[in-house]
Amino acid sequence: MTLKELARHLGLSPTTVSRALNGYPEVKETTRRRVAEAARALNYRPNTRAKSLATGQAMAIGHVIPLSSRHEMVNPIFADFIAGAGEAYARAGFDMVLSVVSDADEAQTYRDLKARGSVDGVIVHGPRAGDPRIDLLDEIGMPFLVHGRSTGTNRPYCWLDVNNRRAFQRATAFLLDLGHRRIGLLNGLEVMDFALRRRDGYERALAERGVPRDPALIRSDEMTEAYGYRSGRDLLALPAPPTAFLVSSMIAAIGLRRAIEEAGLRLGRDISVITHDDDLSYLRNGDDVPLFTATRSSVRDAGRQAAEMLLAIIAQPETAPRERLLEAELTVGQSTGPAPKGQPS
Amino acid sequence: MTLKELARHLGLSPTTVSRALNGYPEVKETTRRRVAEAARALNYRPNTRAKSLATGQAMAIGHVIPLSSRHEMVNPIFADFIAGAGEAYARAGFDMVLSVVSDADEAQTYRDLKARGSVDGVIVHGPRAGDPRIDLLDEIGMPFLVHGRSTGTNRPYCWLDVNNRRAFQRATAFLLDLGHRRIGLLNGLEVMDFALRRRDGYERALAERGVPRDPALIRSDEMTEAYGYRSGRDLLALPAPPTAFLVSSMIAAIGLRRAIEEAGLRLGRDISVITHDDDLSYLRNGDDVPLFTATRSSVRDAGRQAAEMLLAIIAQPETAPRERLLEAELTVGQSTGPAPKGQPS
DNA sequence: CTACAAGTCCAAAACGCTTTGGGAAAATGC
DNA sequence: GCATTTTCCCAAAGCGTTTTGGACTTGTAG
Repeated sequence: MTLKELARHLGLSPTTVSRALNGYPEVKETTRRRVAEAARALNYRPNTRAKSLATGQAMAIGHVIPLSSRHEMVNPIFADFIAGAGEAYARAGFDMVLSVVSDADEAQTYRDLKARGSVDGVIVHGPRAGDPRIDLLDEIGMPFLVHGRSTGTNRPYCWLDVNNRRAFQRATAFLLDLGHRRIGLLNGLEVMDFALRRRDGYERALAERGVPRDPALIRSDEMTEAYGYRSGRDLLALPAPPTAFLVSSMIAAIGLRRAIEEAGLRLGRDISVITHDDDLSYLRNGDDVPLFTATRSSVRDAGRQAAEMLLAIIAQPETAPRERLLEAELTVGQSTGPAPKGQPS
Repeated sequence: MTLKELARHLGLSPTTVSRALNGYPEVKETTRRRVAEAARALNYRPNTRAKSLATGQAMAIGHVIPLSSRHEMVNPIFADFIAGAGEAYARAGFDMVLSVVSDADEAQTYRDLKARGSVDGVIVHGPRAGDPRIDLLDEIGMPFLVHGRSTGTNRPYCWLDVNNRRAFQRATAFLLDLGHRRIGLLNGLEVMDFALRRRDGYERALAERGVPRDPALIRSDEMTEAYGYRSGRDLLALPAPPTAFLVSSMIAAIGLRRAIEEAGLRLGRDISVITHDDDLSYLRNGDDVPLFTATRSSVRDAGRQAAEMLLAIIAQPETAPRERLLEAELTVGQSTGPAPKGQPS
């Protein structure tokens, strides 16, 4: 069912039918209704390709999701982020096109997306410090929004981020208030900007209280269950083990819990743990009482908001808001408690 | 940079340039090289929309991923499945377009995809028994491949699936061999076809040995960590608790482990657990020795193969293979052991 | 040297839509 | 009742490709 066929069916010109369906004023109300009805009855949908060829709008947003080349791993938060973004796109009549791409090919992917005109804008995932993609996208004139931020980038760009520094600063302070002095940090990969900010928050909180930073207590890697387990096991085996941990993701925290229990220690009593919680749908932090004390920020919600911002930027590049900083809430669960007495300082 | 511009730049007609780039024979080898070089130099890429309008091929595959309406949850295996599929699409020059859609709108989404011509085919996720989507897609003439199967569908369709029945039958037999007689089953949602097959495998194995099936030991729900925990806690509190569990996903198994440890029991000694393991990148089943005894089948690999099959079906509808059954391997880890003595039969 | 087949290239139509530039009919102003 | 605006519709051009149907050149056979 094409426009032309529909038009012939109605005894009208394609022009009129097109205008009727797109809400232009120069068509009589009764014909508009007649057209709308016929369109519904015949299940007519304008061909996307033809439409965007004519309008120059792709009506699609690209998500280039980087594949960690080291571990061939795709970050589990993407599913939820994309679910959120998908909602916003669906409402606006946009498609979402995904490219899963290893770091090396990423620049070329953006270039292709632009040159082939397959999307109106992209969401940049997993930004690093001084991320070259921002310059690239600016250069080729592709509208974009960064999920996260990139320190060291001087030109302005649009972003939506969680206040990672503040979140980890507060979490660290919370542990310090409970009397903990040796606090392990199981951070994400520290090429990632969010991980750098979290580490900064952690170190600031320590510095504020004059607690010395011990590099032996800091780990950084991709946030898998195995990483949480291994790091926990290693740190707990130190001569002066930490009494508390700050962890960058629920998945890693679950691995850490395994290490803690395997060491015969009790979570929340012997060892305190605060994790960042992206509020993933399949990994809710407990039912009623949160299992882990956590800095929580729904990544699904972030996806929804990011998509809405990008759509607004594409629609009205001048007036749309260009930056948004979400605060994570610190929810107290069962995984934290006062530092055990008699610890070596 | 359009074809026309490139042609003018070269002093050729658009026809010739198009033919040169697409490998048609009626163009001199030297001009072909000249064109190819200029295209590379000027970073020319054919506009996807124009191309597919002209050819009638969308050069894109749709993935409609259902959003569980009850829990607003997106299954964590999608990320890995999509990563695998994305690889195959990238190689073939196809785009991947995603629609995240709640069950109610799914039929309309497929209709739209077809009517708007935005994809050449779709992958159907999360099939149920007698899934109406199969009839629908057949009816509207959209090529598709099902990830999983749908019992009770009489017309033939293309699918790729794991042998879930066999996997769970073997796993159950394995536990029976170890002397377990009360085996809990934490299944996925039993409207899903894969869950029905797993249950069938479980029950067949019990029947083969003449072990009576106890409905009190069977749970079925969306596979979250909380579900694993809750079910484990409840079943372990029964007057005659199970000595072993069969679990439908790593995430749920992790919740179960929490319940087991909280009950003061030891995984692999007091309680045996076998889980299905989708081999998710962020949730590897241990480093060297598998943590859980598991029926493993890489969902990422399934994504790759599914995509390749669908592409083949679109390219040569007659000759392409239309069905593929993957076997899960039963890998023995630390979570299983002989049934404790002195249990009530 | 002619006739015919390859070998190369091009102009124009087509894909399905939007949009520009009218044009006829109806409504309005005086 | 006539001029002018408004209302409603249409033909045709254009978006960037591919593809059809030649046309001109060159090579080859007789």
